[in-house]
Amino acid sequence: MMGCNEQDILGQAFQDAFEVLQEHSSMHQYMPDYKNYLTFINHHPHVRANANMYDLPPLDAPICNWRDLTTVDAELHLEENFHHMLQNVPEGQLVHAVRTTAVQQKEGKGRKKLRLFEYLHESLHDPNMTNCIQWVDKPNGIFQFISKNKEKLAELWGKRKGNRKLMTYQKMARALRNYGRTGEIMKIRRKLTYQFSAVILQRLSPTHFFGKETMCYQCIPPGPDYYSPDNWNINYNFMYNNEHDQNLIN
DNA sequence: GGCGGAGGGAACCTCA
DNA sequence: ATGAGGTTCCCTCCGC
Repeated sequence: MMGCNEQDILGQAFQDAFEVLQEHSSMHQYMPDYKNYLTFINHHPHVRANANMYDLPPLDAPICNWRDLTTVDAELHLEENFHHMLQNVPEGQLVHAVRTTAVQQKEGKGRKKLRLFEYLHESLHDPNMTNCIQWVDKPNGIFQFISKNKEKLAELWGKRKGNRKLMTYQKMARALRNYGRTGEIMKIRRKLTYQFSAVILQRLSPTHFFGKETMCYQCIPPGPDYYSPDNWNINYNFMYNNEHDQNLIN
């Protein structure tokens, strides 16, 4: 059996995700009365039985952060109907529902704090933030701050973190430059433009929660060369060439 | 020269 | 106490 915390956290994530599903009328036929994920779990013992296969934490260990939560979520793809349902949900809504829960959980006591790249990714899926931050090349994780409102985004980030002082774009950009060292986010040679690493992008994508890609990722973690400069050069060259082409078009 | 953006060193803070 | 993940301050460089 799962630990109580796992049930609570995963249950809440499910509930939120399901509320999104309920808004999607086509989903009703599949799960008309899904009020508690435990019902689902109880009727699908094979999902629980496969916990070790995906390198899950010990069953009695509490889920402490959102990465663990996503790991547990990864089991769900075993349920084909559920998987298909989720694929029909608009990405932004699903991301928001599941992530909001994860964020709420992890911002509580004993949870990891929201990280900047998570916040940025969240903002990129928030229709209200399109005047602050936008995708440039979504499949490749390239995004850009809007010059006019970048300070507003930074300010909101600072408030979200509960900083003492006002967060500015300059300070936020400093944090982003630190991501460059870890390879989580790289600066693109273009004004106010950055790129999520493939790993981060995959981790933050909805398919990481429920898709088959999740299985591959969980079973075969990326090697150290995943972060290698060579890899970044490939990405960068791809992007840069695209950008060059784009400029030629414009 | 002014300005906005970028890059980075260093000290500091908060939290798990 | 320690390390991670920023935060804050400050300075320099660069291109427009």
